[in-house]
This record gives sequence, C-alpha cells and structure tokens, in this order.
Amino acid sequence: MGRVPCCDKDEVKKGPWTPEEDQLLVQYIQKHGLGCWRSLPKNAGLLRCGKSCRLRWTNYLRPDIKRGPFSPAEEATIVHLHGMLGNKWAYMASQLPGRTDNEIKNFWNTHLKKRLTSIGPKLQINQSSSSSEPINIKCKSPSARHMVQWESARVEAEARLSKQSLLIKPTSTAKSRPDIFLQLWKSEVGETFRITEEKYGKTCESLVSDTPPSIKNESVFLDDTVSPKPFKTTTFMDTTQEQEDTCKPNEDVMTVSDSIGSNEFADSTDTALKLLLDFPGGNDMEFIGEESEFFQLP
DNA sequence: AAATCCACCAACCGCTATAAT
DNA sequence: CATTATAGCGGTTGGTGGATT
Repeated sequence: MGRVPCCDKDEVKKGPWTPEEDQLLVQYIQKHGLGCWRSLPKNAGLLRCGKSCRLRWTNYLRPDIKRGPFSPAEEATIVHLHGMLGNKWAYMASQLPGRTDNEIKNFWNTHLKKRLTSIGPKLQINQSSSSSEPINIKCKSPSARHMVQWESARVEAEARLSKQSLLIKPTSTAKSRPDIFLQLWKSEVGETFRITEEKYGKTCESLVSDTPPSIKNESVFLDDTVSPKPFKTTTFMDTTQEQEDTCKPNEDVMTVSDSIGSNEFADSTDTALKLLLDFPGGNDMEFIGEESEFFQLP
C-alpha cells in the first residue's frame, strides 16, 4: 500500500552541507534539471534525504538567489506584506525575486520584528472597554498608523473569528482563514480603513499584485459560478519599484482587478486588497528607524 | 587573553495538503 | 477508497563568529 519510502532514514547524513555535496547537487540538477526529489540523492550520489536536497537547493544553491543585505524597498515590501498577511513567508518570497522564504523569515525575526517591537511600546493605543470599537492609535505618520492599525486589527479579528468559527462549526479548520481578510474588511475594522482612505485620499494608485493562492481561491472566487481568469504574474517588487519611480497607475495591475468577476463580492475584496496595499502617505517605510518622528510622545 | 553574551542564519523538525499506489 | 509518501510551508534550533566584559 502507498508509496515506497524516499530514503533509508538511518543512512542519511545531517548537518551542514560540504562544498563537495553542493557540487554534486548542482551538477546533477544542471544535467538533469529539477524533478523528483525522492530519487535525486541516490542518483546524484548524495547521502542526504530528498527533503534536505530540496531545501539546500531552494535556499542556497539556486542560481537566481540574491545574496546580500535587503534593500529599503525590499524591507518595505516585507513589512507591508507581513502587515497584511502575517507570516506568509513563501508568498513574500514569491514577491521578492531572488529571496527565499527562509531568508525573509530570518530577516524578519532578527531585524524587522525587533525594530517594530522597539517602537511598539511607544504607541498609544486608546482602546475602549468594548473590543468592537475601532482602535485609536496616535501616530503622526499615516503610514505607521495604517500599518499598526492593520496589524492590531488583524490579530484581533483572527482571534474573534476563530472564536466564532468554533461556535458555529467546531470542525472548521484553518482552511477558512483567508476569508478573514474579507470578513475583516467588511467589519467595523474595515470601516476604520475606509475612513482612513477617505481622510487621506489616494496618494498613489494601487499596486495590487497577484494575491496568494488561498485568497484567490477562497476569498475572491468564492462564488463557484464565476470562473477566474488567469492573473498576469506580477511580482510585488516590480510594482513597488514602479510606485517609487512614477507613482502612476499600473495598467497591468488594473487588469488584475478587471479580470475579477463583476460581482459585489469580488469588488469589495479587490478594493480591500487595493487599499491594504496602499499606505496612505506615500513613503511606506518612513516609520522604520525613525521612531521619534512618527509617534506622538505624551 | 579568556569567558561570556549576542546576533545571525543554515538546517532541521513537525505539520498539512496533495499525490501516488 | 484507504493508506502512505512527498512536497511545501512555518517554527525552531544549534553552530559560528563578532562584540563586550
């Protein structure tokens, strides 16, 4: 029954890869291309399991890996996406050409998280006793406020929705999670963002790129009768660069919106994503590293 | 100079969804 | 259809090197 085991667990080597092993793996992939990771170690003469080979290749040996420090634009993208999606490292990696999920995850945990938490305690969050009331955050920068508001709202909404889903459908799993974005947008939390948008106006047109598969499948295209047209593959960095350069509408991006069925559901989701990807105020990352400028001290 | 602390990051672990048998 | 492995993902760990005491 089932498949045959990929490798003899007792005979696989663990720990850091040697240059010789790297060479064997690279040579094999150069010659045979990417295929079945299960058979690769044996065929390449490696005493590693396929999983280890795959990780080594995707995180280190791949030719398109970009090494070196993250650029400010890349940092902005990571913070931006993290604020919107949470720890979706693989998706972030797909939006940052040459960066791996592992690299982004490490960068977030060792740099960005620290920076954000260091400015966190200085936030003034006026939260009323009712948890349903919008969070009032006193930050000078609309960008910072937007970011922090969204992060807080996301966490809060996730907690509340998971509580609700337990009551309604005890067996429901994380599969429904992407809908949180939609529900969040339609909730009072979303309302605060809509107000924010009205207040600050649109400074830049949207840089909506292709959304994560989960969102595509479960939020945007919830209605089975609407068959989704294929998205144009646009990386986040592409659009971020464009935003920095011109701050003009991205026609390709608009195609993405247009490709969505013309039901209200899709519209609102698209709008939500659009707004969430647009920080009001232009400079997305201004609040990082310059905390004194962005938060009103008591 | 030695000991300790800390930051970084490659690699592993455990889980889930999917595919193969 | 049931079972089991694979692929892929996020979380965590442990080794290494630099900074500090």
